[in-house]
Amino acid sequence: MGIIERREREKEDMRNRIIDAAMEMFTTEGYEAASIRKIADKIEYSPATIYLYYKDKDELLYDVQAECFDILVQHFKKAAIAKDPYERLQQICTAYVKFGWEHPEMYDLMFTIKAPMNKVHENDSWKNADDTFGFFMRAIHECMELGLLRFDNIYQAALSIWSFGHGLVSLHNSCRMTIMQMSEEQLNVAIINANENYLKTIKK
Amino acid sequence: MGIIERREREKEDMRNRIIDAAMEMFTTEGYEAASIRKIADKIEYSPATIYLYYKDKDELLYDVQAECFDILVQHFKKAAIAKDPYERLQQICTAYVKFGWEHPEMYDLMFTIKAPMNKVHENDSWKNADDTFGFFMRAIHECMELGLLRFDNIYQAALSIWSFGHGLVSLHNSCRMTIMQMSEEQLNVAIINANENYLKTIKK
Amino acid sequence: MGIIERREREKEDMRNRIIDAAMEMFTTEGYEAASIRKIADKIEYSPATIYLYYKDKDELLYDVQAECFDILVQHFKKAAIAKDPYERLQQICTAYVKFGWEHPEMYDLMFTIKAPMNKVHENDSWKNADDTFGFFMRAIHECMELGLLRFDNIYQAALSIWSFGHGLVSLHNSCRMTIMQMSEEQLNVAIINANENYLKTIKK
Amino acid sequence: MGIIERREREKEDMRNRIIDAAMEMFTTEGYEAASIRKIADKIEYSPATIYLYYKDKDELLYDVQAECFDILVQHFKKAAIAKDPYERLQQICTAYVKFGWEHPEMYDLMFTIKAPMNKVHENDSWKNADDTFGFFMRAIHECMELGLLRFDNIYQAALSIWSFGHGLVSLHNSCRMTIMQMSEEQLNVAIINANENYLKTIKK
DNA sequence: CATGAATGAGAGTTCATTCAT
DNA sequence: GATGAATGAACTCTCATTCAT
Repeated sequence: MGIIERREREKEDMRNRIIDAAMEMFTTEGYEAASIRKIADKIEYSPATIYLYYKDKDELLYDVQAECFDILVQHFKKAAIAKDPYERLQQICTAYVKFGWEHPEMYDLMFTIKAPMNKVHENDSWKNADDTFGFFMRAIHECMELGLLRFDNIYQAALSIWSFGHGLVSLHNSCRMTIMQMSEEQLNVAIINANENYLKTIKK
Repeated sequence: MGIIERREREKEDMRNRIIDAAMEMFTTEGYEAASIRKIADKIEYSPATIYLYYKDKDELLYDVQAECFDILVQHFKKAAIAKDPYERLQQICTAYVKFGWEHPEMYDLMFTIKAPMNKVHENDSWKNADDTFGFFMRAIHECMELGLLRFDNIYQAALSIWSFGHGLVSLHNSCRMTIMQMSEEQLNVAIINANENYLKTIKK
Repeated sequence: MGIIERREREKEDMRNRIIDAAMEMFTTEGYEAASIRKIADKIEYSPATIYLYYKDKDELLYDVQAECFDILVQHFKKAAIAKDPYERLQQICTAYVKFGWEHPEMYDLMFTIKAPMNKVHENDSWKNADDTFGFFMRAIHECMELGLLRFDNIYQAALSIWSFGHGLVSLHNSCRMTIMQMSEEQLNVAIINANENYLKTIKK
Repeated sequence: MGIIERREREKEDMRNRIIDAAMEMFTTEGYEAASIRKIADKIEYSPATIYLYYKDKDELLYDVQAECFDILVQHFKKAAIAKDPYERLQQICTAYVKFGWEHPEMYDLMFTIKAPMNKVHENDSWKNADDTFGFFMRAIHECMELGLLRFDNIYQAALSIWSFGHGLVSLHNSCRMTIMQMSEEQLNVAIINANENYLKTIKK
């Protein structure tokens, strides 16, 4: 039994090392640079070894994504300290936008790139996002229970609030806001304003 | 004169053929499949020929993107028929979301993928989007003049409305809404609702 | 008759423009960059036009080489001002080494690259070099007539002196003198010394 | 241990096969023909395989150059059998010129083409040439110690003697000696004479 | 005279992945 | 469990040259 457990632990360790290397690749050199070979090089294993732990690149990406969600949910928890549920929701949303702005590569992997979602199609469930999404949902739920939001149900609320935040981050990170002809500084302000303003708008 | 014009026309024709081939590649096989070679194959020309019309892949992508925007703005014009500015804005937003939903590959090229924006970085101006964005802005402007929207200025309004719509489309198309555990049908309804609801929310 | 002459002149003008463009390409961006297309671009003609004046790239290179020799012989004439034949020879040799050092791209085209010599193989005569070589030979001839050099005949002398100078320039420009572990400054001195010393050595 | 050694050997074998193929390409079809693809074809491997052994073309060229130097130094050793240092130097120089004449493609790779020197620029040291150059230097050193040469220091001597030999070979191989209007036979004689004569000239 | 249009051939390089050992 | 070796399939892009007009 001890042996099996140790084996399991070692296997987990190795997976973590792979994930960490992949993550570092992502965040420092960008998504494009994250080839299996380079990740393997970084941890000084052979590319073939990675395939002992992941059947293909998509599966690896999926686990890296999991790590990203862990980080995001921690940001949420750190930020969401207010007692008032509505304020807490505000804090979460602000943390979300800030995270997306500050970690564009991670954000892409979590919310834009298609590859890591292939695994989800097979399983029909996106485990990676469960905790983070759950945290977000609970915050909304509490607001709704106190009748603080102008929504009919919490899914409608979640869908809307998330979309708004994601829209801000995504358009910004993909440089589409160039069309607005603003400086980065102005954009920064505008986005924060938009976010704050939106949350006020949906308040009952 | 006739000769020059004909030449001009033929050149334009060729560019169109290239763009069409590239577009078809995109929409049928996805962004990844759109290599210069395959596009050239499709129109039965050599890859080198493409480089007579486009100095590199980014420039081609940029022109394909232009085509996409032409299509979108036409959708806008077809949809925005109401006399009331606010209603017209509603029609535009609905058209936007519908377009994004129905043409995910085009949508990606326009609003997600980074490559075609390289040309924008050089020029510091995103010509492709000007008309479409202008159309959108005018609609908002008219609403604002009549004091129909709860925004301080039109840029704040545009940023917000666009982000909301983009968030909906983008999260849906990138399969991130799986987390909601809804069927496609339910999602469809929820998104339409969210959109309508949002527009009501921002109405003064 | 006037017409034919004018045509001839115009043709010559065009060739000169081509040559000048090619030369500029060479000397500013290096041999690699000198493609027919880029040369054509520079004078704002089509690549096909160049083929009206030159049957292939080698022929063009040959004419560019001619231009280089014109320049070199002018350097010779400017340098070779001493009355004493031996001193004059010294001046020529020094000018040669200096020219090679200062215009490595031209020098390569004249004395290293094989392409422009293909035309010579056909004709069995290297017209381009005639004047320059003639100038060099006359200087040697005058020395030999006065019995100033330790050689049996002028060809032997020319072969030797030229080889020595070319060796210095060629090894330097192709970075082979790295093996000497000297700084550029030291090398400069060493090469000048070697050259001077050699010329003293062959003096009777 | 045996396994590791065998692996090491096999790896070495493979590198040798690649080098040999590259070398053959050079010597039979010229420098231009030596593309990674063709080399791979020749040994019936995929181009990608080459990149397992060499990170880029320059590195491969560098190793091929090493092989060439191995051959040259062997020629030196075979030739330099005289007891008298000066005679030995003569033998080396003659061997050098003969080698250059008989293996023009190898010679180019060693002393003319720029590509393989890129690696040298990175490292600031031209390992390939060390042995050969060292052999040459020792011969000069021994001459100098006995006061046999008319040079102030051995670097000046090496620079000069090498340049002279290189000039002869290089001008000949690049067909520049056409200007002399001699037959190959005559040239052969003239070059040998020039070489012998030069060595006499520098003798004290 | 000049060229616009086109191309075949080819370059170096990278990738995800497999499999015998 | 780990890997060394290998690869097929791509990729973008450049070149000298031709030919109908």
